[in-house]
Amino acid sequence: MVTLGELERSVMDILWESPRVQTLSAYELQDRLATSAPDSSKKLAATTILTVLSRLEKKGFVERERASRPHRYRSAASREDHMAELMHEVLGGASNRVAVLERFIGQASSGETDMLRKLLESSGR
Amino acid sequence: MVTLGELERSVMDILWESPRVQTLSAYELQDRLATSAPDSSKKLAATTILTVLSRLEKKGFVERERASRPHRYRSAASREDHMAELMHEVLGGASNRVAVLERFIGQASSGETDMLRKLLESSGR
DNA sequence: GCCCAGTTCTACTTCGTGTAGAAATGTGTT
DNA sequence: AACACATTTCTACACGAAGTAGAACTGGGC
Repeated sequence: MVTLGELERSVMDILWESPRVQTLSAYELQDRLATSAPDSSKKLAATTILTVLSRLEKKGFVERERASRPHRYRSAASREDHMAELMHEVLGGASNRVAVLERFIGQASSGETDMLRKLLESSGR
Repeated sequence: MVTLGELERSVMDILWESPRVQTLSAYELQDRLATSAPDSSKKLAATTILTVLSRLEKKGFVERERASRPHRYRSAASREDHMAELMHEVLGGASNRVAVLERFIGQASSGETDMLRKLLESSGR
C-alpha cells in the first residue's frame, strides 16, 4: 500500500483543502505549512518542499504545472476520492468481501448505516 | 496508521488462516513460512520469527500464551475484523463521511452494492 | 550572453523492518 | 541443587523510506 510520511501528509492536507482549480506553488505551500504547523513559524527550506512535492508526484498524489515558472501543484484527487479508494483497496485485498462488509457494517455507527442506506437507495435505481 | 512490513504480513497471513483456537508456536510459523514462501525452502532463523512476533504483539496484532513453553501465538482479531477496522479507520479520519461514502459507493462494483444492500437490510431491523 | 529565481541532484539523518548472533532464562533430569 | 539445553530476550547491523537541506544545474528576462 502506498503510504505517506508526516510531512507528505501535511502537504497533502493543504492541497486537499484548496479547490483543485486553485493551484499552489512550493513557496505558498512553504508559508502555509509554517502557519499551520503545531510548533509554528519554523519555516522549512524551499528545497525541502520541492523534494517532498516531487516524491508526492511520483507517488501519484499531486499533479504539477510545469508551464508556469514557479511550478504550480494540485492534488491529483480529492481527499474524499482518495479515502474512498483506500477503503476499496482494503476491501479488494480480501478473498471474502462479504465477511469484511459484514464486519464493516457491524462496526458502523447508526449514523453511518443510515447514510449508506440512503446513498444505496439513490444510487441503485 | 499502524502498518505491516512484508515478513510481518506473511506471518499474519498464516495466523489469520489458522482458527484462532489453534495457536501456533514460532517454530511452526517458521516451517509454514518456509513452505509457503515464493522462493521456497529458505528457512529463516527462529530468532527472526521471534523478533517479528514480538513486534507484532507490541503492535497489537497477535496475542501470546506465555504459559506453554514454546510460547504459542494467535491473531488478536480475524483478518476480516482487521480489514473492516481498517476501513473504519480511514472513514473515521474524514471530516465529511457522507462525501467519502458517496465516493465509496460510486466506485463500488454492482456486486458490492448488492452485498451492502442485503447486509443493511438484515442488520437494520 | 549573463544573472538569478527556481528546479533538480546529491547527501546525510532518522526510523521502521528484516535478519540473526550473543546473552539471558526457565525447566526437566540426575 | 546444579546442569544442560530448548527457548526467549537483547543487541546489532543492513537497507529502504522519509525529513531535511546544500550544491549544482537550468530556463527566461535583460
